[in-house]
Amino acid sequence: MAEKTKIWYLQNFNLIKGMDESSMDMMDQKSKMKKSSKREIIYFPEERSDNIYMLKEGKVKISRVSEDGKKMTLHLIGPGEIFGESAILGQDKRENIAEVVEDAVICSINRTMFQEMLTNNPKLNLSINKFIGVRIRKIQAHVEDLVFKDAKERVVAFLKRYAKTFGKEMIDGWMVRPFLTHQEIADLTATSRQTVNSILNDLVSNQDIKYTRRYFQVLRKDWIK
Amino acid sequence: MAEKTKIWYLQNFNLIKGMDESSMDMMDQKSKMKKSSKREIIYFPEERSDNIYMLKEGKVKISRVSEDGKKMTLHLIGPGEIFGESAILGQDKRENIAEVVEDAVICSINRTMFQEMLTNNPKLNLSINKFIGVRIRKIQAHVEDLVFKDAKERVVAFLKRYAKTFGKEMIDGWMVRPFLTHQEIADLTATSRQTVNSILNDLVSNQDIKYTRRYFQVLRKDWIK
DNA sequence: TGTTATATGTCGCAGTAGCGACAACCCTAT
DNA sequence: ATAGGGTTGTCGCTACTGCGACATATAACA
Repeated sequence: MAEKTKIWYLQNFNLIKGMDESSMDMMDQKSKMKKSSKREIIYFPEERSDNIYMLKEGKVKISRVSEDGKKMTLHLIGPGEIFGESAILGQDKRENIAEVVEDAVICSINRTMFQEMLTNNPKLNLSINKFIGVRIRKIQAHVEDLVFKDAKERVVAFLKRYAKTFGKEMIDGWMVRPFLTHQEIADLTATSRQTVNSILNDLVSNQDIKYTRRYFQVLRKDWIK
Repeated sequence: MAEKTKIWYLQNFNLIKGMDESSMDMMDQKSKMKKSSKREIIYFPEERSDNIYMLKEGKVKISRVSEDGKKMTLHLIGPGEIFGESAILGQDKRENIAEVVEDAVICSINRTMFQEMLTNNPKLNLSINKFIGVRIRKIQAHVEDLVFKDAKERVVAFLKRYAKTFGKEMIDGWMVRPFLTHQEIADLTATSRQTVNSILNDLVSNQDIKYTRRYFQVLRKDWIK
């Protein structure tokens, strides 16, 4: 891929804004860009945390499996976001699974390299801290949802976030494509497939949303606060 | 308080190990030490995140209240731990409540000051990142517990952690004092007071633990894995 | 186009745990 | 010592929701 294109991509990351030119060059030289298609696994639990990743296109799912095989999805990562940041947080081994759920373009940087850049780049450090702060707040919000909200509230809150984060805004609502399966939503909201199904259909008959396997649409702006 | 004592305290924090002498001096000069007694609030939600705190003695509870008044405790902070770290993670306002639950000695450092020290001190930065990593893993473990474990498993897991973290090891188990109220345990494990009560009494009749309002005792080493 | 796998829709049962109610108890303060 | 607030112990009801089962629909692929 042409260098020019790669740099353009890199500049889209807020993180990068704080960098000086030399780090920028280094980042450009040292990061590797790769296309990955659906279902590809970027890392597994127990694997060494050698890289930190930046997602340029597509979606990546960060999840975790319990001892008895139950699944839970922690985040859905979209374009412009970083993942695998545990590598720079003193964690030697992965605890989560990162799986591509929509064909992706991913840029990876070696942990040590990134560490070095951090050391020489106080501003980059600030940006990273901010990013980590956001990540922590998201996880805490997740805890809060699990404790305070019931199944329906959790699913609805997720759908709203999903539409706002990944959707295109339209005159009378939002449109996201493609949509997720009910099972995927269940894993994201700690509910069951059947519960998600019935909630979705409630929302449809209430004229709040509309969906097929290909798209998800929010029909009313006021539904999302 | 004598400077000597203060430094001794400060050196107990892993964080501080990575610091050079000048930062150490700065830290010593710029941090403020204060005694706080039970029920005192260190910060409220919506307050500006101006400081980062180090707990030297006592216990501090980090919690959050939902719109409809339900309480949830996020962490119990013990001696040697840092809290209020959102100040350096780009969060302007507090989202949690920090409340002293056992008479405490707390050291506070101004956010900007700390930021500056971070900038001049790559090693300190590394330590901070490690600490943040641990914090993230704890929150994620919290999520995992909520999703995968039922009420009893959550309470039991909490009690084990509580004994190991805050207790004195003994020939045949652990001893912690003082103990928490059932309501406090309920808030920590996202269960109800009554459920905690019945679980505790199950454990007592099973000879796993023993407790009064003053202490909590684990009777068998093999109970904690 | 037919075959197969995966996803969705629907029912009903059963278990977990929250919650109100109330009695008994303990600890502190005056 | 005694009153009173907070804490613990216990019961029973009820709601939420997970889960198995099975029918139907849709997509994928040969």
